[in-house]
Amino acid sequence: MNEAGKPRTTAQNVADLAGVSRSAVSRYFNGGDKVSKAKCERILAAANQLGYRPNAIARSLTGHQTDLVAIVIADTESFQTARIVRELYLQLYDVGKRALVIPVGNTDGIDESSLRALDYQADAIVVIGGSLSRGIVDHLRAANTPLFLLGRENVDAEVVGVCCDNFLGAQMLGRLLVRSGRLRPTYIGKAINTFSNQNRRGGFVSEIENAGVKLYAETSDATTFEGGRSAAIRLLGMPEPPDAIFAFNDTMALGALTAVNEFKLRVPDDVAVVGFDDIPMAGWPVFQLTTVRYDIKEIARIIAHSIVGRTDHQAAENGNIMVTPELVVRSTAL
Amino acid sequence: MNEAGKPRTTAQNVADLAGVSRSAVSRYFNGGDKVSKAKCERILAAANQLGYRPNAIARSLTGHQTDLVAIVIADTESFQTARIVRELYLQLYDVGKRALVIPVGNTDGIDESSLRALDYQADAIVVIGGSLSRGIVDHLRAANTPLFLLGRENVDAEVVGVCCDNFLGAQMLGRLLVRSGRLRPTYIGKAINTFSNQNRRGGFVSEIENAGVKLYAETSDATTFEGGRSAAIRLLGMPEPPDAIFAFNDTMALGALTAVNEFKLRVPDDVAVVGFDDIPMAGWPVFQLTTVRYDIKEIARIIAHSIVGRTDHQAAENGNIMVTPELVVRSTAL
DNA sequence: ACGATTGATGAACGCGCGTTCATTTTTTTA
DNA sequence: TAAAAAAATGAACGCGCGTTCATCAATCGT
Repeated sequence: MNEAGKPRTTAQNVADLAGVSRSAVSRYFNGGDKVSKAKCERILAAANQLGYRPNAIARSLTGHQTDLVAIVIADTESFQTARIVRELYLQLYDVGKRALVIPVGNTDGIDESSLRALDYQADAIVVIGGSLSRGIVDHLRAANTPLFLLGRENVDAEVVGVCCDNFLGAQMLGRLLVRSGRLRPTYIGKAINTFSNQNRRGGFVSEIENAGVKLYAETSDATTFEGGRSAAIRLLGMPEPPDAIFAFNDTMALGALTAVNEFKLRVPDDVAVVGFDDIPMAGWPVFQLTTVRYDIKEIARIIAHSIVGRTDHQAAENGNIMVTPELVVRSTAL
Repeated sequence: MNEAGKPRTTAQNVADLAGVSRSAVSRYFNGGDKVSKAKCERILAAANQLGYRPNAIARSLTGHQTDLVAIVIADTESFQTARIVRELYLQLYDVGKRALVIPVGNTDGIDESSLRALDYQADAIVVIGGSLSRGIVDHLRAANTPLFLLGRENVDAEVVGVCCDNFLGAQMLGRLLVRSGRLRPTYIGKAINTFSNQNRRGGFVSEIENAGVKLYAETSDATTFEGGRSAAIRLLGMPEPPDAIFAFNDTMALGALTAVNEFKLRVPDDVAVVGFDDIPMAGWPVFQLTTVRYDIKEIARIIAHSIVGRTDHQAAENGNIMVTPELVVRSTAL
């Protein structure tokens, strides 16, 4: 964009105006040590007059620290992803890092997007909702760039997996349902069987089977409101409809809840509906969705602090960070 | 992060391995002109073996193009903001730019955040939901950095304002309401009277007054679901309640809709409810909110293309970009 | 009053890259 | 086959900065 543009004001300009060496200006902006009071004032005055700001790009060239953290987003559509991204860039900002957002395009895969992050010498890379191939992980390690996989357990000793305990959360929901006497619980999953889908389904099934109840039916669909709705319609259309539906996430659960209403079935009397994530809409009066919450702000905080080396949490003990979920009982399942 | 880390592989490493000069490597990665076939192959082989990727940071130092575009987010809470941010980083990615997300912190103001964007030599800055002080605008112009104000009209010849025609959209809603015979229309606004709030209220009032109907009452609150709900409760608690509610945005409108239901009033018979933005939830069966839509993907596309110089749209004709909104009639107002 | 210690100062280097420029090699033309 | 044009090549420079290092002035101790 700097086509015919005047160059930005540089430290040399400040030095010239203040009548000192560029070295002095540089020192002034890095602690001010070894610079006499008199010079400091003249430098400050000159810098203000010229509106000088150190060039972070040039600085990072020697400093080996860009203060950039790449956020590679595989699932850009998900509402929960958007929430997490927000928490991340907020927390990163607070620890002095800047978020470089890199979506996984249709053409580029997740590996390619991660490499683009490396091009900018990101201090760390956070991948949301996806995994990297072995080769890229090696590449990142060679470049000495910490890698966080959000929503995945670590598959590699070099990467830090960060997620909530999906298995446990799903168990909580399963227990709630069987305790209230549900005998035909069903599951609505993701179309592609990701790590989180496996664990949520797994925890749910394991818990209800412990109580002697078998998964009555299951189906999968897009992780959207419409996906959840149409999946629920399939389940509710069975000769003997289910008396409980656990959807992979809240967005799908709200869609399922809508389908239940369309079938003129009472919630939770005829059929209970539960989800996962506790997105804001789940708490809205019209829905009052029973779900599982995990602290996304805490997750973002752990990652941000871990990146700057402040590991006050016992983060990455075994290379993994696991957040404990919490059951949120509302009125769609008691 | 590169504490005890091996340095990343550089063009010099590739050159050494391939037995050519570093200049040749550089040329190879920039078009491959002026490099013989034989050398090309050896360079490619060496680069692959070492996993070399050009350092975008160093490249930008001379090239005067970082390919970074800063997105300064003033209102991080808004759902619509999150949607716009998503469209932006997607469109930016497609034109070869990377999104540097900079929230406006509690401590730092919007000016300070914008300056941080400048530190990274961003090719352009997009500010969402806020305005910059005169001094900063001058600063940006001096640095030759294009500035887009999303959701604002341009207050300055140097900045490009990008927004939907709030006034027109609100007029559409006003017309719809008076045509259906509403006589006590009300407005729920933002607590702080921003540009968009002025125009939405203004367009609405102007249209209904043209039809001989006065604004019956108005109040304001936080631009959240709860804010909309409590604001509506105040309006509905009047001795003679309103027969129509226009909320600043959909999130508030859905809160208002909830309040109306809590008052056991019928929608739209007793009271109509309309919003603005057409967020996904507005279309959900339980709500069926009548609202106004504008194409956020188109907005993002215009900005992205404008940044790379492909101004196929008549963007920035008078320095402004205005998108035409569209009435979406559902069941909360017919 | 004089050597020794401390503090301030600016020239010089390197970060990784794109690009210019003079030099060398290859190809083309007469 | 010799001369002219074209292509290829690597050394050198600059981008803006942090940092080292040798130099020089000021303060200290005795």
